[in-house]
Amino acid sequence: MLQVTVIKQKPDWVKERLAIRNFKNPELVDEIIALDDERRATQTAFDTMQASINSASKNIGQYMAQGNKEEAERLKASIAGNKAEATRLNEQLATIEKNLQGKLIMLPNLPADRVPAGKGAEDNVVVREGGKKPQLPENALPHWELIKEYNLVDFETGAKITGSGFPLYRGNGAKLQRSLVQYFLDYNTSKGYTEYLPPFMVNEASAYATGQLPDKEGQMYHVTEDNLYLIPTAEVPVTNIYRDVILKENELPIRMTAYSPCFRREAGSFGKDVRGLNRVHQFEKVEIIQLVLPKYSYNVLDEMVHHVEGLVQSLALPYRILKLCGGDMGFTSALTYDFEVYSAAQQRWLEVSSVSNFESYQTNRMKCRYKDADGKMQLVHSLNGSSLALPRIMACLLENNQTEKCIRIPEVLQKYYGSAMIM
RNA sequence: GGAGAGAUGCCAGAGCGGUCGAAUGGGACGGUCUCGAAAACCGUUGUAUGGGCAACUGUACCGAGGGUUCGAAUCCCUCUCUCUCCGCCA
Repeated sequence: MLQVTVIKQKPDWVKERLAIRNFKNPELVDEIIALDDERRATQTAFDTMQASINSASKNIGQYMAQGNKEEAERLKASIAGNKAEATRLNEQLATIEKNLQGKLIMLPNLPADRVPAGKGAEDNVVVREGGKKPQLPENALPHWELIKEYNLVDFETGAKITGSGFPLYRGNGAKLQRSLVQYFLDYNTSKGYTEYLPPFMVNEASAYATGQLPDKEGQMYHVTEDNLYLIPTAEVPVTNIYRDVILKENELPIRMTAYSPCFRREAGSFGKDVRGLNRVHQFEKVEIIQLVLPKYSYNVLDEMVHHVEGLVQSLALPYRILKLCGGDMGFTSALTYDFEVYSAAQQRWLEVSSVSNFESYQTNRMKCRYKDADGKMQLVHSLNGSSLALPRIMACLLENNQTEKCIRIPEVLQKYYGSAMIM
């Protein structure tokens, strides 16, 4: 979340930035400032009261030690009123703080300077395109047909076992998934990311720290019996490794990668946009996460974009990179680049990665800090990106590489898949 | 799931109603010494928040939340987690 000091120093600028992402209650900013003033005043009053009680208690102790009972009793009686007042002030303080916290977490991150204003996907800016769109024959099939033809994914049985949107990969389809996961992880670790295999459920504190709560409450699967959430991305457990951690400056940057299944309720979507593997409730993804010094975070963001770009290029897929406009960015992000690959048979772009700089938004919630050269506590910056989300990559690979009698496997993947084609 | 033990600072580990933000040891950092290093010795080694330009100072924090008390790391209750044993189990 945003730091109160920043909000208080530049309230107009904060509102201006929030407007870039179409935030609809800028009055929250003023409410937060007022509440913080109230908090300070109450804190001061409480501290004073408590100090008087503490010093009286000390004196009572001394009187007791001296055997001066009457004086001790007299003092006790004299601070009874202070005690009641201190209790009242303390409760008031707790209420104010809770209130303040509640409002603070409703503020999204501020878009970076270079974020274009805009309402939705149509206002995103194409940064660059790469790769070559294939010329497919007239009778080219969309991936949901190819999947049937080559017996790679069985949606019906997945629906029988669990429900719609839970694909059952089988045979070469399952193997292709495994090859992709392994290739992606190898690619990431070869560039200095440390591999993790995190828990696939997280507690409330973790979901809150990375910003899924309270913003995306209904989009996560919630295991109510144990009050745990199925992760929507490995970002959540992996970033939380560093919750409540104070780092040394020389421990940064921290570079992590993890494979995980991702669970998303995505209530209310249906239609042709969600056919086949385009949108599902459970999918596989490999994620990269970095914790870095603030002064480097935008360089690191560029580096991560290039990292993901290299991965997409290695798969020989046509792609484009978008800079998201304010209205389309995630709640916690300051700047996001999306990667889309071109699915030739569907003739549409599919999002396969989202690379974001969260600046100190997540780390402020998480309390992940480092000590700078002057010994002052500073918030670390966090970033993450998909490298990559599997189902749409698979959809694109199948569609773009189909031939009359087989589906060709990209060269980099062949040693993982163990063959040059799916027959 | 059953029985027991525990949770204290970067780590280990004392403290079991007042003078404890917390002994002691280790580590880390700075210094003296040295050509340099080791050893030895000296010093430093919280977090949050309030007030103050600052020096400094108030308050809170000994797993979390409640309670008893003038006063709680210390006593009571609830929860969470860890460890040991048993059961179950990939």
